[in-house]
Amino acid sequence: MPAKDVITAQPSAVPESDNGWDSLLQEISHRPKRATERKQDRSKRTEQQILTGALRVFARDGISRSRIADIAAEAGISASTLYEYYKSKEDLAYDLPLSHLAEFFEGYHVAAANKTTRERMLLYLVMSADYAREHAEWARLFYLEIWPSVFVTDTDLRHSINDFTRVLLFLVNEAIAEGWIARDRNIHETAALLTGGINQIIITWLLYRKPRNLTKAGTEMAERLIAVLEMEARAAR
Amino acid sequence: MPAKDVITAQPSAVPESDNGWDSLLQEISHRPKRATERKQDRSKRTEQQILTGALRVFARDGISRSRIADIAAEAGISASTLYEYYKSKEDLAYDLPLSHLAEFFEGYHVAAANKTTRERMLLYLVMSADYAREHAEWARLFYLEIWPSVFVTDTDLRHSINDFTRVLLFLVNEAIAEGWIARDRNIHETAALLTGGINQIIITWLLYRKPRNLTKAGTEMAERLIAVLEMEARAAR
DNA sequence: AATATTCACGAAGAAATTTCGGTTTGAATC
DNA sequence: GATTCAAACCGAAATTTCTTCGTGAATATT
Repeated sequence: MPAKDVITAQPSAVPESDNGWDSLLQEISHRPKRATERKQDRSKRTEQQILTGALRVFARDGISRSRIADIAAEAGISASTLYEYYKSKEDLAYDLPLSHLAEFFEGYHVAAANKTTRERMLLYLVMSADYAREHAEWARLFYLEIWPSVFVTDTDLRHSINDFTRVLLFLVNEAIAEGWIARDRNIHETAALLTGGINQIIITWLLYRKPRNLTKAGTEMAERLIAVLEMEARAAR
Repeated sequence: MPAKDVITAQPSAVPESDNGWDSLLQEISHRPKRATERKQDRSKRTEQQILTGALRVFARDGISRSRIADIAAEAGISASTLYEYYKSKEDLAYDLPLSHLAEFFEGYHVAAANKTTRERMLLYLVMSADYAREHAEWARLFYLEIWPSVFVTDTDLRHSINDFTRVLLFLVNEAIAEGWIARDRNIHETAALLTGGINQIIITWLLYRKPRNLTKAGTEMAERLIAVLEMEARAAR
């Protein structure tokens, strides 16, 4: 196992120039949310009511079983009015996760400032699990229906989903440069290991409410994942 | 980190009595497939045609977008006839994966005979990925639509899905007894790590056809996962 | 206050699922 | 091989849900 220039490694230093980090997070958390801009105040309220109602109904019944009529009722409007806002049920379902995702990335960007790469990676995984716990309805929709959907293509949403991996890939690359993740392993595989591990915990919690304490379980898994990658790197030297 | 009786560990021995292994696999691969038993030969053929047609249509359009009429046409029958076999579209969608799952478990049971626990675990992960590659339509339906579905509850299918984890848990317990997985880690967490890692690879392949060679990627990931667990165990000694 | 624009809704239309009654087909029995 | 009966099948109608459209009400603008 070759280890050419581990000499330049700086395991626990805060990246100086943040080469690309801020611009990446910037780009990701400012993806266009919605093209349409509502004119009247009433309308903005309605828009919000639709989003809230839809989230509840979708999370409860699943996208496929949810009825437009139910969502409209929940939002306190008529079914036909909903079509002034979204051109179809699917359109609504796929738009819903976006605002939350942006919020997550923004929160993460702030929380990750002035941290080492390792801390950032840990925080990313932990915050993912914790955000799912705090926004269980959203998480149910996102992790169980949207993420795996083959049909979310060429949209802002697919970009946002890919962003999740992009951040992780960035951190993996940094970690390799710093020398605490083995460079002889495929970076996508490493990212898949991290994403897979944490998502599995989240999904199991969403489906069965087990383990009870998602935050604790997520933290444990995150720490374990990173520890394991560090071991690999040490072994590869 | 305590390591009480690692003395009795037998890292690479074939389990003698197979305490529970065979009966577990036996049970899992013989879950009741269908309650209804068709009387006529013609009917059995039709049943098969429905399953084949449905798989193709579901994999292409997704459950929600698929139309009964299309499936019926694909199967060469009228839409109303389909209701003699399944009481709804959902019912059909959720019944589809069962036969394949049983087939997978049977194949695995045979392939895993006379192997060490470590080999069995590796084989399980590798075969999962490979089965998905060989049965891509089925895998698309299973991993992207059925598995994450909250609504598969209290059915044979939910049992079968849980079986996937049960096998893994069994192997993890064996490995702990043999001493090559750390006993101070939560077994469910360890299973989640394994499942999550391999599933992430499969899902990414299903969504993006990347990495190109799923068998190779699955094998690499499986080997890495197990190697990493072994490292953990060594470190815990 | 008059006017224009945005927003909301009920009713009608469209599309898909599901049920029903009657006909055809297959297999067992004589 | 004819008879009989249940199983399998289908077309048409009913039902459910999604979506469009025309019109009127609410809001903002002048």
